[in-house]
Amino acid sequence: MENKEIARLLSETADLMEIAGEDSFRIRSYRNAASAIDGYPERIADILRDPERKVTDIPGIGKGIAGALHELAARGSFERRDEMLEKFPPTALEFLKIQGLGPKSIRLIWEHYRISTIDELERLCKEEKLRVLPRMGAKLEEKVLRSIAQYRQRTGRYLLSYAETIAAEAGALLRAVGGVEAVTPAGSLRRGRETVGDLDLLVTGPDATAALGPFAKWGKVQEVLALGENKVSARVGYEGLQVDVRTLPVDTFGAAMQYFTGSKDHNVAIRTRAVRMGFKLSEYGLFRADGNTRVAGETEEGVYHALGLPWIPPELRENTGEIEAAEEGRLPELVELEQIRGDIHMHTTETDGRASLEEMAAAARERGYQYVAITDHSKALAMANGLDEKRVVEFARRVRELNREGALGIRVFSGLECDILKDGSLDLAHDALAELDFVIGSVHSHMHQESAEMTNRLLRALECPHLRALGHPTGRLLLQRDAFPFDFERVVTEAVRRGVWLEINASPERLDLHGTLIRTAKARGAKFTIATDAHHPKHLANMRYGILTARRGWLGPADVMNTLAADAFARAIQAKS
DNA sequence: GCCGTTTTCGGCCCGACTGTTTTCAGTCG
Repeated sequence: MENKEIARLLSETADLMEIAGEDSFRIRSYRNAASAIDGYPERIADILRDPERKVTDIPGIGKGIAGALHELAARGSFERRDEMLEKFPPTALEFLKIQGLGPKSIRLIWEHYRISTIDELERLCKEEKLRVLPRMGAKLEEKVLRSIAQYRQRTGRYLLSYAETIAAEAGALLRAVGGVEAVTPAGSLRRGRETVGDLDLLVTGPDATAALGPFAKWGKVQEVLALGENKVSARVGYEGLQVDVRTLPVDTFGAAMQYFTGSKDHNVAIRTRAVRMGFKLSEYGLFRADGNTRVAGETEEGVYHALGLPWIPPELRENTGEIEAAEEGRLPELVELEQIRGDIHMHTTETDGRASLEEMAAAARERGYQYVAITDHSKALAMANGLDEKRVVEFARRVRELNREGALGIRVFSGLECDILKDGSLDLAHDALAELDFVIGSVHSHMHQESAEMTNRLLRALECPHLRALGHPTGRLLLQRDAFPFDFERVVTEAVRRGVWLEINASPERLDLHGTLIRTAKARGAKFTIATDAHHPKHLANMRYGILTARRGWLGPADVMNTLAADAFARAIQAKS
């Protein structure tokens, strides 16, 4: 069993324990253990098997959870989990995803009505049966109905990072089969969309077909939907992501890549163009409309060139002007991962990060960065042990010292992710902020404000002379929480006027701003940062998702401030209007 | 259930809002 799966089972059990109303500290222990295991560099299963090692050496894992882990390894479950599953159906966990319902309410509803599906929950609300229960009323019924509608919209899509992991695992499996040369993901994954509906893998090689059988028998496959000569379709993993594996002859690879990469809208426009030019385009190639002579198809470039266009980067293929731009030779130069010189949003154990400043700096140096900005939380995030003024001043002094000593081998900027409070003021006093090199302002609370109120709140935050960037500007959490509403263009205009940059948060759960908004902001002259918001050294690798997102927003290196070399970046953060 | 120690128990994060109450439990971040 992989660490991720173990972590999932532990945190699921914690959820059920919450519904059961168990001791909150015990529940927290399960969650802590889940998160420790999720982030652990070694396989827990290997440590359990090794008589020389003890899982209790891992912080957060004691005797109790060690027992559960051994049970898990032996039989795939553990006593407390079984006990919980006897009390509540596993579908009760789904109710936790409905905003407005917490563990207490779910327990009450379960004990009263014994319902276990979202459909039944919806019916209860419509029949006004929730309001009979203590502390529940009409407003709650309305809220739950709204949340159910939102929840339904979200199911069936997966985070880009998750799809990427599955693609990598499936790719390794397929490539191990003799006769397979290349496995290439197409579809929305290749376009870098923040969520993915299903996964298309294209397989080429002298005996690519040989890969289909082994894939269908893969341990992660839940259900084979179709297995033919050239294609296998299956639901993969616990979440049931649909994966389509297609084998292709090498000479049609380019046309197939073009076809299966999409987007649908882009393809429709490209095919229309082909027809206008006297061609016919399919996944098998570009053909002359009169005979069946093939003009292109081996490579994507060939297909685009034959249509009088330069190759169009997949991230742009949404039919939002990229074909016109290609035709007129004004496709943008897009930013690349290698151009990023530093990561400038990350947390440490001072607040809710999992590694020290030194460890984060070392990890950044290993990635080849010239600098980092350490940006822990401010005091309003009490649950994260956010920094107050005193700790901020101390931290800034410590960073100055570290840089003077040069012992870290990388330049460190002292930063802060400062909460933007309800009224738009910043969480810490100006004189403390003035000590820092780089202040990001972020909204973490009161996200349900009316649009006008939120707009004013952000505009007021921008007035702070020490604010340098807006962190995750829309507050969305992919598949979980929508962006909070505000007048984006007004805020961007003001940010540009005041020299405040907009963050492209590269965390795969956020990817905020997203492509469309980035383009809007760029058109108004905005400057951007791409940063991972890392809470663990391994999160620094998420930078690539930020790059994909920036590229979907048509950004070039000149738009992204942390493509600047260390000295230039240092000047840029000082040079605020 | 974990952890640390003034070490085998006691502490573990908490403020604000909402809707439902009429003094506060539940949810959220």
